[in-house]
Amino acid sequence: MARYFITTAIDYPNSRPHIGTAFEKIGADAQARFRRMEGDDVFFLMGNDENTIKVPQRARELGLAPKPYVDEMARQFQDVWRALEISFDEFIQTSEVRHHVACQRFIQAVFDAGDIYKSVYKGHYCNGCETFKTDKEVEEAGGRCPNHPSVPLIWVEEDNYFFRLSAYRDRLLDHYANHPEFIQPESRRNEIVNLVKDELKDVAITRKGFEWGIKTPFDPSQTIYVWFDALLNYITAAGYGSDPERFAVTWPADVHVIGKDITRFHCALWPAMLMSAGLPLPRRVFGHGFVYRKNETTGEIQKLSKSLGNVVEPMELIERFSSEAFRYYFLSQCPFGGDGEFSFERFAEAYNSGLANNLGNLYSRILTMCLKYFNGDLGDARADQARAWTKGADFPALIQDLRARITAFEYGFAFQRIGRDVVDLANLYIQETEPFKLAKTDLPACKAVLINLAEWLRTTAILLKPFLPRTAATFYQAFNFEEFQPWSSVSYQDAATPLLGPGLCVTAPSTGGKPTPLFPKIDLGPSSG
RNA sequence: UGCGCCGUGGAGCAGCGGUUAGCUCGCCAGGCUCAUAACCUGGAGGUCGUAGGUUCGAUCCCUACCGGCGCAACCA
Repeated sequence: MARYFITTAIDYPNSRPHIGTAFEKIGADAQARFRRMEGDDVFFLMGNDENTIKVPQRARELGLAPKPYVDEMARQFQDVWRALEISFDEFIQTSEVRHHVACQRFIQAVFDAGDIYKSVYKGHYCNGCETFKTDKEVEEAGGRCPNHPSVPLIWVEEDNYFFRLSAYRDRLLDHYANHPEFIQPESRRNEIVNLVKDELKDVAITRKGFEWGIKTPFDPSQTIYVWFDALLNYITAAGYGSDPERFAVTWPADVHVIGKDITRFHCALWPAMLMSAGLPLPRRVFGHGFVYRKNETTGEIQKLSKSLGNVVEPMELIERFSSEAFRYYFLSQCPFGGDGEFSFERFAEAYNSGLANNLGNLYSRILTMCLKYFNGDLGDARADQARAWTKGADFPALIQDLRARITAFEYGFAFQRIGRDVVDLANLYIQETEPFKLAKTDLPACKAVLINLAEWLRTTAILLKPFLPRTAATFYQAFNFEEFQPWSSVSYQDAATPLLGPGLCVTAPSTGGKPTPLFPKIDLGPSSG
C-alpha cells in the first residue's frame, strides 16, 4: 500500500478560523479522501503554529499561561475541522515537546552544515505591532508605521543568526527545472522561479529576548524565528527526531497544501532548509487561492478582514445550513488554484441549484418511485442491465478524467463533469423513459428503469465521496448496496462498472412513506445575509 | 516602482490559432407530473476592455494604452 502524506499549513491560534482558512482544509481533505479511495495509506496532517510573539501576549490578556491558552485554541480549531468532517489523522501543535526537540536537532544539523552564521539584523521596529517593518512599508507611510502612525518607529540592530538561503539559489532553480510538478499551480510556479532568480537573500532565523518559543541550541539567548520553526512541523509530526522508523516511511510529503501568500516559504526557504539538513524534499507544493467576500449591497470584492467586519466563520454556515452545503459551495464554486468569492446570495444559489434541485431532488424522485410502485423492493437486479441510464457514455474515460482533475486539485471542473455527465443524465433518463407512466402500463419495464436509477445512486455516491462524504454515504445507504460491497472499500474504479445483486431494496430513511428530503431549499428572504 | 494576474451575453466562469464562442444561474415560451413550484425541451441576450500589429485566419500570439487586482519576507 502506497504511503500518501498530505499536509495543510498550520494556523496562528490568535484568531478563530474563518471560511478562508477552512477553504484550504476542505481542499486538502477532498484530496486525502480521494487518495484513500485510490487505496493509499494516507497520513493527513494539520496543526497550529504556536511559537509566535502574539501567543504569550494574548494569553496574558486572558489571564492564562501560554500553554493552556494554545491548548484551548487547538481544541477549538479541531472542533471546527471536525464539524467540517476534515479527515485529518494528526494535529500537531508547535508547542509540543516533540516539536521543540526535533527543531533543535534540525537547526543544529543546518548549523553543523555551515549554513548558519551570525550577523546583524537591522530594521524599523514598531512597538505597536511588535514587529519589524520593511523599508518600503515605512517609506510609503511617510516614515511611520502604517498601522500606528502616532507611535514612533525604533531603529533596531540586533545580533541574529542567518540562514544562508542565497547559497541555494542554483540548486533550487535546478530542482524547479527538473521537477516541474514541484510548485503548483503553474502561475505560482512562475512567480517563485522569478523570485528565486532575482532576489533570494539570506534570512534571519532567530530572535533575541523571547521567552516563549524554541531556544536555539547553539545560543540559548536566541529563539528560533517563526518560519524556520513552523515549516519544521511537517517533519516533526512525521517522526523526525522522535521516531526514525516512522519518519523513514512517512517523509517526504506528497503534497503541502498551502495558501498562495506563503508559497515562497514553502518553495524556496523550505526546500533549501531540507537540502542543508540532507533530507529529501516534498514532492509537491500546492498554493491555493483566497476566498474573497462579495459585499451584497455594493457588489465590491473584499479581502476577508476583521477591520472590514466581513469575516464569516465556518460554524455560522455549518449551523445555519450544513457542513455538506459548506463543502459543496467551496469545492464546486471556488477554483482551488485560483481565487474564489463568497456571498450568502451565491451560496444560496449554488445550494439550491446543485444540492436541492439536482442531487436532493433526484434522490427523492428515485426513492419515491421505488417505494410507491414496488414498496422499495426491486428484487433481483442484474448488473448487466443497469447501465442504460448512461446512454452509452464512456464511463471509464469519465472516471479517468475525474481522477486527473482531482489529483490536480481542479475540484470545480470535477463537479462540472459530475453535474453535466452524471446528474443531468439521470434527470434526462427519467424524462425519456417515463417510469411513472410505465408504472401504469408495464411494471417489469418500470422496474428495469428503477434498477438503473438505483445503480445511478450507487455510482454517484462513489463519485461524490471525496467531496461530500455524508451525502455520498446517504446515497449509498439508500439501497442495500453494502451487501454487495462495503462503503469503506469503494474506489473510483468501482464507479466504472455496475455492481448489483439479488434482493435489491430501498433502505433509506423515510417519513410517512416518503424519503426524507436531503437538502431543504434555502430562502434567504428579501434582505437577509 | 519591481514582479505577476485579470477584463468573454444581466451575474459567475470555460475556451487560448481554424466549423454557427461554450457552461451554470437568472429571464421568456412550451412539455411532463415520479420529485424539494422540482425536472425536460426550445428561445432572447455577446462587435470576447480599447487601438494597432503578426497570420490565409485571432477571444486565443505580439505591442501600446485604459480599467480592476495580487504579491514584495511572517496579512489564510
